[in-house]
Amino acid sequence: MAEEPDTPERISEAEHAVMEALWQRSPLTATEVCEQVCAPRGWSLATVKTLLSRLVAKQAVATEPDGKRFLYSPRIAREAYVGTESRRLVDRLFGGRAAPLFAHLAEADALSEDDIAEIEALLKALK
Amino acid sequence: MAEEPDTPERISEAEHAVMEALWQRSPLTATEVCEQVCAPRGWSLATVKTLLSRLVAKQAVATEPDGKRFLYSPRIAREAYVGTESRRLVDRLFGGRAAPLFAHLAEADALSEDDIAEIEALLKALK
DNA sequence: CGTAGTCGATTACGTGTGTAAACGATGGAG
DNA sequence: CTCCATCGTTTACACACGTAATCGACTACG
Repeated sequence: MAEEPDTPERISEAEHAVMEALWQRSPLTATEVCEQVCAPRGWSLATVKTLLSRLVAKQAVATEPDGKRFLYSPRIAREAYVGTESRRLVDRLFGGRAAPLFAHLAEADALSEDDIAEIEALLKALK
Repeated sequence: MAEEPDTPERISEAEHAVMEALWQRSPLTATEVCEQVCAPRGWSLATVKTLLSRLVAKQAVATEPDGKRFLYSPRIAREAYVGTESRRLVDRLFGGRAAPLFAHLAEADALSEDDIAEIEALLKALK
C-alpha cells in the first residue's frame, strides 16, 4: 500500500513541453496536445503519444477514460516542477545561493526594466 | 573555412563536474581532476578520462602536452556556461522573464537574508 | 635492457531520450 | 453487420550519457 508519494522521476525536456500544454489547459486528448505542441517542434502525433505514455509511467500525468479515448491531466503541479528544476540549477551553478544567479542575470543584461521594477516590489513585500 | 567559433555543444551534468574542477584550478592532469571529483561521486579515474575526452571533442577543454601526459584547461569561460544554462532555464520555465523566477524563489523561501540584502544592493547599483 | 607502472585512446555496455512506425482494439458510418 | 478511422500500446532505432575495462605506447626503475 501506498508508496505513491512517488519517486520523483525526472521529466525530460521534450516531456516538459507536453506538460506545459497540459498545465495550460486540461484535461486534453493526445490529439489536442499535439495541436498545441507538434507544429512549433515539428513533431508527429506519434511522438506526442510516446511522450504522454512515458509521463504516465512516471506518474506525472493521469489518464481518465472518456469513451474510447483518454483524457490526460497533469498529476504534478507546475510550481513543484519549476521549483525543483530551478533549485537544481541554483545548486549546480551557484552553490545553492540565489543572489549570484541574480547578479549574473543582471550582468548579462537579462533583466528588463519591468523585471527590475517587479523584483523591487517583491523585495519590498518581503521585508 | 572556419566554423570553429564552435558548435555550441551541450555539456552534460557529469561533464560539468569536471569543468568545475578545471575552472577552480588549471591546467590539471587527469589524475588531478580525479582527485577533485572522483571521491564525492564515487567515480573511477577511467570515468574522468572518458569525460575529459568528450569535453575535448566538444572543444570545451584544451589539451597541452606535458612530457608524457597531458594538461587540461577549460576552453570556455565559466561565465559563458553559467550564462547559457541559466538563460535556458529562465526561457524554458519562466518565459524568459527573470522576475517570475525571482518571485518563485521568494515564495519557496529559497532566499536567505543575505541573498535579499545582496540583491537589494545590486538593484540599487542598477538604477 | 627489460619490465612494471602510467597515460591517453579505443571499445564497451546499459539506460534515457528523441522521434516515430506498426499493431491491435473499437466505435461510428453506411 | 462491415469496414475504416482512431485510440492507446508495443516495438524500433539512433544517439547521448554514465560508467568503466582494456589496449598500445612510453618512461622510469632496477
